[in-house]
Amino acid sequence: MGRVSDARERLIDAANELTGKLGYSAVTVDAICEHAGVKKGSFYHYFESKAALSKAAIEEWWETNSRPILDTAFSVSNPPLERLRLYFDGLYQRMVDRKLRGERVIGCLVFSVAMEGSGVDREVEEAIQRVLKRKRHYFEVAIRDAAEAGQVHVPDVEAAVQAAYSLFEGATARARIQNDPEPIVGMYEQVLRLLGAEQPAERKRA
Amino acid sequence: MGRVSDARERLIDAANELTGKLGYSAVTVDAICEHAGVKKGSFYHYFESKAALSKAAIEEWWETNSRPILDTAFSVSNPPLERLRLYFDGLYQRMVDRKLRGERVIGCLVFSVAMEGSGVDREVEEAIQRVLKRKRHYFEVAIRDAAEAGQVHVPDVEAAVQAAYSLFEGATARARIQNDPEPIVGMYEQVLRLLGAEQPAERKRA
DNA sequence: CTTGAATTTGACTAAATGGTCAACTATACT
DNA sequence: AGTATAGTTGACCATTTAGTCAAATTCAAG
Repeated sequence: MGRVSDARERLIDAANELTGKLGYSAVTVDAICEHAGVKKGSFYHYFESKAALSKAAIEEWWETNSRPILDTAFSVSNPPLERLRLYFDGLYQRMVDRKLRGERVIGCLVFSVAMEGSGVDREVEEAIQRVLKRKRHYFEVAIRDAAEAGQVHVPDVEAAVQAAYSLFEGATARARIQNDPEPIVGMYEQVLRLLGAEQPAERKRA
Repeated sequence: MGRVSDARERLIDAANELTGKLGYSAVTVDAICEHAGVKKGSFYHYFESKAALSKAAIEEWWETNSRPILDTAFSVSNPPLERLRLYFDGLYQRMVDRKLRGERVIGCLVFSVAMEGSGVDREVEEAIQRVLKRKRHYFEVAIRDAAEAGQVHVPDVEAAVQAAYSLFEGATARARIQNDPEPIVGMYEQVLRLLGAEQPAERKRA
């Protein structure tokens, strides 16, 4: 009973949009409310604190944004290394779209917030760490699958996984900082070399 | 004439210490003053705004921290690839030291602040971009030198430089996020593979 | 068309924020 | 020793901040 409302979702969307642009600490409850077209009284009807909203926003972002994209690209239906290529391509495309639309290149929301370190509340920090671990897991599975298929030639697969993931996050972070997708281009080929995998459009070794 | 004081330096040090821990936006003028043992009136005697202090702090950090470390490791007296190894080793050592001392693993101050994006004032942002460009330049020179010495075997040296730098920043960022130097270990060997350089302690190919 | 729970509102607070200022103090230099 | 100059202080200000609340409104369901 009672009326229904999408204010909660609007608040979450606003929080993610503003946090993407400005970072966690720089975003105020007032700004979120204004952006969502919601009065502050309503904010505290839905969330007991700014931290609670942020935690919900991160979880929502994971479930409805990040996770579906990862699930699609990293589907076990795709060949292991192809999963990486699909994911990188999609990321690049989304960045280019944002740029063309005149918006800021965001990179990975949770990675950026995680970088603010002890500046974020503990509950938010925990949600972030969980999401980041889950994200890295996609890389691990794909690369391990590639290794089992004999497509990876490195002395230490685990070390290569870590490096590939670092390279990916580093390039994404740099794209955010420079507000330009450029660090993402060619990332797939670089990861292939890191994994000791065959280059696709290269002559086979004599 | 008049008296002398190191309050300015204390403020800069405090700013860098707190910003490293909490990020840019989460650090307040009051906190900086308290940490530096300086009254707010004095703060504004030395700096006309929080942004001005931050800009000065970043430049100071570059000149007295980052740059000397880079100049030492990346000295042209060292063999090109050895420069990278020295730099990574030093970074790792400093992170371990901090951890043992019970302090937070910081990563790269300016990279973290840069990640906060539009949340920082324009003058600070510009100082950051300048520093970051200079830092990347050390990588470029070292890897180009290695390429000229025939130690790099990749189709596109520039792309490899970018990837090596992304890998480095990504690993450093992850170390900060996890508050643990672990992502740094083995980074040198991974960069070598990225560059198509010979592994040091590996059997030569049959 | 009533009812009552869900939602909305705006005015409110206390604390924190960045910043100002005039008076005060110490001291390096002559 | 005298004094100009650099440095210090604490009180003060306007604004912004997160968070509160009781009253008003809406509307799904009986």
